[in-house]
Amino acid sequence: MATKVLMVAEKPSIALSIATALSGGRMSSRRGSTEVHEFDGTFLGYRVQYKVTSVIGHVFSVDFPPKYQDWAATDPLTLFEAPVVKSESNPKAHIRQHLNREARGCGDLVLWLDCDREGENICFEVIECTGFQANDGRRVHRARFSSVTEKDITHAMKNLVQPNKDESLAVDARQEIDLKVGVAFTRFQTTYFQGKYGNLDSRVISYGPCQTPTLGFCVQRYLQISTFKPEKFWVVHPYIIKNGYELKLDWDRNRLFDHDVAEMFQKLVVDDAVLKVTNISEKQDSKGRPSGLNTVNLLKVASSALGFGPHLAMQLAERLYTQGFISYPRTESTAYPSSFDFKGTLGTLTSNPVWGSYAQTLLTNGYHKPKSGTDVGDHPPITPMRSANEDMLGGDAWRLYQYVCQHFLGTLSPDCKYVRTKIEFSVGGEFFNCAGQHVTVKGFTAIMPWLAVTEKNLPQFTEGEKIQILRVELYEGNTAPPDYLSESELISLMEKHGIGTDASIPVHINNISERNYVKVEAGRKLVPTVLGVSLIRGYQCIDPDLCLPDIRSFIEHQITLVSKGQADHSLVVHHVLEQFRQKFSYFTKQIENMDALFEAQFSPLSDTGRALSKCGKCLRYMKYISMLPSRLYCNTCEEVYYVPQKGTIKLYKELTCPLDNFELLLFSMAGPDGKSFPLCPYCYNNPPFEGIDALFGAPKTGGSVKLGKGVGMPCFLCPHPTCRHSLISQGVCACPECDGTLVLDPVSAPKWRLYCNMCNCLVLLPEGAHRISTTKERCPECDSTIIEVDFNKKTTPLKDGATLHAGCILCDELLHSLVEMKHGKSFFRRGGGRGRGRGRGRGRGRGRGGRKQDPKMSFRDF
DNA sequence: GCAAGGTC
Repeated sequence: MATKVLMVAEKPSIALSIATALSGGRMSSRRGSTEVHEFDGTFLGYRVQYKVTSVIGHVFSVDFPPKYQDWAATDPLTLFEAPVVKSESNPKAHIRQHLNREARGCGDLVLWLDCDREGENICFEVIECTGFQANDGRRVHRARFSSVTEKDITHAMKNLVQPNKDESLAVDARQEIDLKVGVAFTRFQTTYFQGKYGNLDSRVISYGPCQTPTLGFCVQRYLQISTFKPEKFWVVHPYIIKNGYELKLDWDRNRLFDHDVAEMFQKLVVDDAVLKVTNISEKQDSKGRPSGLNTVNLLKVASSALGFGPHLAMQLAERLYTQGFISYPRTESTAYPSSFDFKGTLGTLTSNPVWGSYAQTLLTNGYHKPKSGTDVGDHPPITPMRSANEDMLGGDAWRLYQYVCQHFLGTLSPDCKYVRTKIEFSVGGEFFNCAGQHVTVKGFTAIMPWLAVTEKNLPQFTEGEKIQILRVELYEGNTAPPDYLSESELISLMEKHGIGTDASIPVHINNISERNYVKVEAGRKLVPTVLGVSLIRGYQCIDPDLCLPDIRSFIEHQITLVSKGQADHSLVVHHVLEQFRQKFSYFTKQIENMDALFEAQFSPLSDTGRALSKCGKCLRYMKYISMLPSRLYCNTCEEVYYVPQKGTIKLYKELTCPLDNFELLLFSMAGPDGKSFPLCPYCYNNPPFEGIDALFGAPKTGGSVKLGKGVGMPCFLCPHPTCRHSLISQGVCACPECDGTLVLDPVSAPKWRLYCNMCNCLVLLPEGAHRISTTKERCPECDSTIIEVDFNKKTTPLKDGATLHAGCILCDELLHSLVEMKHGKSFFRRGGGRGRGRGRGRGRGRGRGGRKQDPKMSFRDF
């Protein structure tokens, strides 16, 4: 029996290319979570059956365990030491199951993930899914390839290696560091500032080692502009007439900042009045053709020339790629692989109505060898793959495609050559010049006309020639601040400082814009908002490291030690996190310095919103802040209560929550037929039971509780009718022990229990209980309220039907009657407290302590 | 609700 070999690529398209190359196109394909291609061949000298499939990027992503997901109950400082768990990034795709299934019966696994750190990490994700790591005789191989060409693929197959665990561990390290640092700072800032201000205009005040330095660049430029003080300067410009043309000459001193001195020079020139040509020089110059197009350059041109933001540009590029018009759009490389088929690609472009003839000329007259560029070994530069016209692609995609084609043709065209002429003059002891340029070879600028060298012709001069000056201008100008940072400049800065990757740069820029830290204005300039500026200025005065680009390079540098096997993964993670933990601790201690900036810009919650409902603690009205995130604020207790987002909220029948006396609210989801649900603002933020999200209004005493499908009120969190939370019944009883209010805890259904809001006791109801209610009777022994329990006729054999059993849980005598009838033991059992005190007024994000170390120290290498 | 990185 032929053994089976499973090969796994990073994405379906690469799996297809590999299978096609190795089978010569003779394979069968079937659908799975991702497509599987099968064919027969030889592997290490044996006849085998190949199966080629793929993941879709990372299989897993890292997060905190559920225990740490509750913002209010988790001190962000503890996140630095918290465990992290990996779970499937996209559970619906069932990649893990898919790989596990396909790996069955395979003796060899060949990993065809991209050859970078992330790819190496995905290798080990795949190994885990397939269960190949065990020493069971099955072998794991790593294919190393720099392009998905037949040549590279067959070469990689003949030179299989082992996956590199160190590189993968470096990625694990980065994931854990990014998660812990980002989430800790984000939660702290968000709760702190949203608990104080009502008009921050951002649902979450996020922090991240990539997004924050990205914002830092924008704010840095903003601060340069806002602190800029214009200065006056003066320039002497003599004018002459030569061959009928008026010429303005440039001053060798460029400009002077002293008016009197500049005026003195002007006078010297005016007094002399005759210019002498001192030198004429001609220089051949050239402008180099571009090298291959990578993602970052595509994004820069898209933003600056086409007006597309990086996010849109990538969406368009993605579509062009999946439709087969261009090659893979996420690449760092600007060098074409040696095997690149230039003739073939030029050939496909010759049919194009716009640049077909240009491509044809390159084919006929011979194209130029492209500039070397850099080969990062990921994917080839972005090139056209198929000819297209505007009708096929539609406006925006067409413009992007057009650029990809023009750039490609540009890389195969000659350099642009031109001659620069410089004429130098002297007059009154001062020196002036004028320069002209004349293009001799248009080269690539013929197909990329926006890069053309502008022609500037000069009249003929001869050395030693004397010319009468027409007039001498003393130009007065003002120094001007730089403009706001353009998106294209920002991309360059991010690339230069190693912030983000070709795929994530658009995401970071999109993030700071969605969080309302910057606004994109005309010409795709990024103008920071008051919020963005306050944040960065805040970091700058507490700990500038937090918003400097070095924070990313520091992390990168540390994990590179892991990837090279020079340092232990867990020691490095611990070392880096410890430094960030100290920084976090110091930041929380110093937050008032940042807050001083916020105070000057934003309105306190007490000044925001309208009175809506009463607080259960102070019984005064709380304010409803409709701006996202919508919440209630109690001015007296200085507490914030979040409410569900994206809907309207109003008072609910002036009922109060039996647990905490907060007035109940009616939340209506957005949309014409949005459902409405009552909720208690306190319970929503402080769930009274584990696993239960909120409780609903009911009469306080004397009511009855119907179990099961009673007078159900749906849960606002999950309005689905089958949700068990929807079984929450209307009605509560008095607690037999203390006369507090008993509330039904639906989570325990079908074994219902009651919970008392006063004495924290739990009352377990007997199995089969159908309805309970309080009676007006008091227990003769202990004076507690007597509860009546109805049993469902189907589950109780009692002949008398419902309402047969009454008992006091405190009094053995009466309980006994129940015990004997049902189980021979007590139905009512006091559960006692739940161990999680119902402490009111737990502050959100306040009182976090810190250590005394100075976090402003620069990061220490491992 | 939170990071950054893959990919669709």
